[in-house]
Amino acid sequence: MVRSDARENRARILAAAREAFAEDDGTSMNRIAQLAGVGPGTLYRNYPSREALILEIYQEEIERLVDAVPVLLAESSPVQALRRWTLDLVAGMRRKHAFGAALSPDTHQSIAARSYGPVIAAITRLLEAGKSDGSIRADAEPVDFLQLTGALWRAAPDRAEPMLALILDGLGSRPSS
Amino acid sequence: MVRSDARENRARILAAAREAFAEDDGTSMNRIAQLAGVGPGTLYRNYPSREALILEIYQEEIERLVDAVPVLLAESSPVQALRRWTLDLVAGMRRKHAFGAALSPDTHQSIAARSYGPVIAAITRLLEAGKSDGSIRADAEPVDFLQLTGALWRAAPDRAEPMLALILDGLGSRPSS
DNA sequence: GTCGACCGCGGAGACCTCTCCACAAGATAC
DNA sequence: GTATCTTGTGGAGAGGTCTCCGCGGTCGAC
Repeated sequence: MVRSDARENRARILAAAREAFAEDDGTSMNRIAQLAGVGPGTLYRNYPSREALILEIYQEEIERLVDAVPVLLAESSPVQALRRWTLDLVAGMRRKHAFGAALSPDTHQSIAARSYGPVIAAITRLLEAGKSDGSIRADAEPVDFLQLTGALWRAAPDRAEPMLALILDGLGSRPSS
Repeated sequence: MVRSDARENRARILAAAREAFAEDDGTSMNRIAQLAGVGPGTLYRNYPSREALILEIYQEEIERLVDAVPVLLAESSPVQALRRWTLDLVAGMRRKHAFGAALSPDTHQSIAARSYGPVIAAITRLLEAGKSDGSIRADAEPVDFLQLTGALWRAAPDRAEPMLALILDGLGSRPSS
């Protein structure tokens, strides 16, 4: 049985976090706990790390992104779709810096199943589309691609597009070594 | 005039930091200050951030890397040289995690002139070699390449090589969009 | 030597992340 | 309604980063 006050607390934390992150992307966990009127212990029991909390908050953003895939694939060639999708993802990461950080480093395997999984699935679908019409090399790996995406996000804004172009060219050519 | 005790302190800090980082890559700044027998204030006045300190420590590593460039270029084709050099860099970053972190994110422009500059110069030289014999596209940007390198470092060890291969293929192909 | 002027010191302290556990407050059984 | 069991609480605290500033040690002038 889930205790009723527990569920309530969780909701309050989420609300507080949403508000806090909206006005300052770098809010401290402390502050969120305080805003939510709970102790740090409670905050951390619900979300064992800052990333976990952030990913929960940006869940909708992720769903939006994932849902866009079929549309893009219907409208453009696989490579174009991948380009547009990736630029969208990077823009999202950039808009909310915390989101980029959470989706990038080592968060992976462990916590992020709910967000990381779908994102990888989306990339997989895009890559598959390209593989089956031959416009993307067969050995392309979704996880690698996401990792490279992290570099785009970290780079200066005006470099994201050229860097992505380079990566896409790399994905297009047949393996050389 | 530089006060004598100041210079001495700086030396002690560096020695302590080298030792501390050697035995634990994640040592706290606190601990280093303590080891060096100075207050945190002094530590931070000399090295305004953790990255600054790390870059100072791994200066030799960087020099080694930079010096290897001409040798590699003499031995192999530009693309091969670039591949070997980059794998070496990534290995270094991985060996000393802190080093990778310091060379990657936003540290750039500001602090890292002494380390960042030479690394970019090395990459520039490698890319130029490839551009002049036509094996690397003319619009390749050293800074972009270093950024992508960060992704290699963050990725799982066994993915670095395939990812690099993909990037190199991208660098080889002529711009498509 | 002696004496200011001033540079650099280092610790106190503000604020952070994250853990641990004595205790309080729901849920359940009767 | 009461007793009991269980789940979750929240704050104290360990350890971190980084800043600020009163005070003491150094250096150049004499």
